[in-house]
Amino acid sequence: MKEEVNTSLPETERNRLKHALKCRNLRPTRQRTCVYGVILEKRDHPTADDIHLRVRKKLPSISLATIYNCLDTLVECELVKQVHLDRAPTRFCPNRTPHAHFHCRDSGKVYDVSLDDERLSAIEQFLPHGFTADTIELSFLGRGPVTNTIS
Amino acid sequence: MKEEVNTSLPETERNRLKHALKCRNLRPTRQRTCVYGVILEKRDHPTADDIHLRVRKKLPSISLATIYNCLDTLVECELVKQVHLDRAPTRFCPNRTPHAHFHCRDSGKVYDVSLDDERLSAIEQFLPHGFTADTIELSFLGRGPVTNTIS
DNA sequence: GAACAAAATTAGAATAATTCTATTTATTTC
DNA sequence: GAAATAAATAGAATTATTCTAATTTTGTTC
Ligand SMILES: [Mn+2]
Ligand SMILES: [Mn+2]
Ligand SMILES: [Zn+2]
Ligand SMILES: [Zn+2]
Repeated sequence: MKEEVNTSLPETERNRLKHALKCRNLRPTRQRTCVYGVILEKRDHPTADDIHLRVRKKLPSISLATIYNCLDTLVECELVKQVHLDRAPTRFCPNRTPHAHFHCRDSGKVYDVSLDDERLSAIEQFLPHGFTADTIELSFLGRGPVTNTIS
Repeated sequence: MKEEVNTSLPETERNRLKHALKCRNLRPTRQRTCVYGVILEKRDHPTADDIHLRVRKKLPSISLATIYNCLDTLVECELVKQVHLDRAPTRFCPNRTPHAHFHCRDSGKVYDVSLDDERLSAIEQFLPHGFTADTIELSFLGRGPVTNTIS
C-alpha cells in the first residue's frame, strides 16, 4: 500500500518523531505518525483505548494491539510518557518537560504540574546513598479548583 | 463455621485492625485478619496474587476476589497503601508513614523511601493555587545499591 | 529493477488483572 | 430464636495488556 493518508502532524513534531525513530533504527510508519499526532492534538492524557478510538477515524482498520505497539515505541523514544494512576488503565502524555500529575477526584481530569530543575533535584535528594533513578513519577490525587457548575 | 484459625496477627496490629474496622462499621473477619497478617509478615510489596498464594496456606479455599475485597477494605481503613508501578499489577504496602517507593530495574525489588514532614510539605508546595491533594504517590525507577553477586 | 533475505510491523487470539453479581453468611431487631 | 437487614464471599464475566504467527517493508545481490 502506497496511498498517502493525511495524519495531520505539524512539521516540527513530524521531524522530531522522524529523528527520534531514526536514532533507534525505527521507521516513521503511518500508524506511529498518526498515533503521535492524535496524542499531540488533544492533551487530555488519554488511555490506549481512547487513542484507538481517535486514530480509527484516520486509519479505520488499526487494531488496539498496534496502538500499544506504537505507544511503546513512542515511550522508548522518550516522546511520550506513561501515567499510572490507581488501578485504571495507563494514560499517555506528550509533555516531554519534567512534570507531575494531578488527578481530580471530582472531574476525573488529569492536569500537568510543572517541575523545574530545583524541584526535580530536591526530589532526587530524597534517595538514600547508592540509589540512582532515571525515572521519577509523582502524582497527586485530590480536588481541583472549583468550577462554576450549577449545583 | 465457628472454628478458630490461627492467623498469627500480633496483639497491637490486631487491635489496630479491629479499631479501624469498627470505626467504619466493618467486622474483623478471619479473611481480613489473615490478609492483614500476611501483608505485615513479609513487607515485600506483594501483589494481590502473591497475597492470595500466602493466605491460602492458612485459608485454603479463599478466592482471589476476596483477597481484593479485603485489600480494598484495608486501603479504605488506611492500614494499607497501594503502589502503582508501570503496567504491572498493583502492589500493597503496610507502611503507614509517609513514604515514596524505589523500584529497582535489576532486582525488581521495591524499597520504601521515607518522607519526613519537611519533604512532604515541600512536595505539596508544587501544587498551584486551588488544588488540594489528599494522596501523594512518588516513585522512582532505577538501580539500587550494587550487591556482591558473583559475576 | 526483479528476486531473495532479513528486519520490522501488524493484528487476531490468548492471557492476566480486576470487577461484578448472585448467593451465602453474619448480625440486629422483635 | 425467627425474620429482616446488612455484610461478606466467590464463581463468572469483563477489561487491560501481551503474545505469536503472518504480513509487509526494506536492503542486497545479480
Ligand atoms: Mn496500573
Ligand atoms: Mn492492569
Ligand atoms: Zn502529563
Ligand atoms: Zn511501601
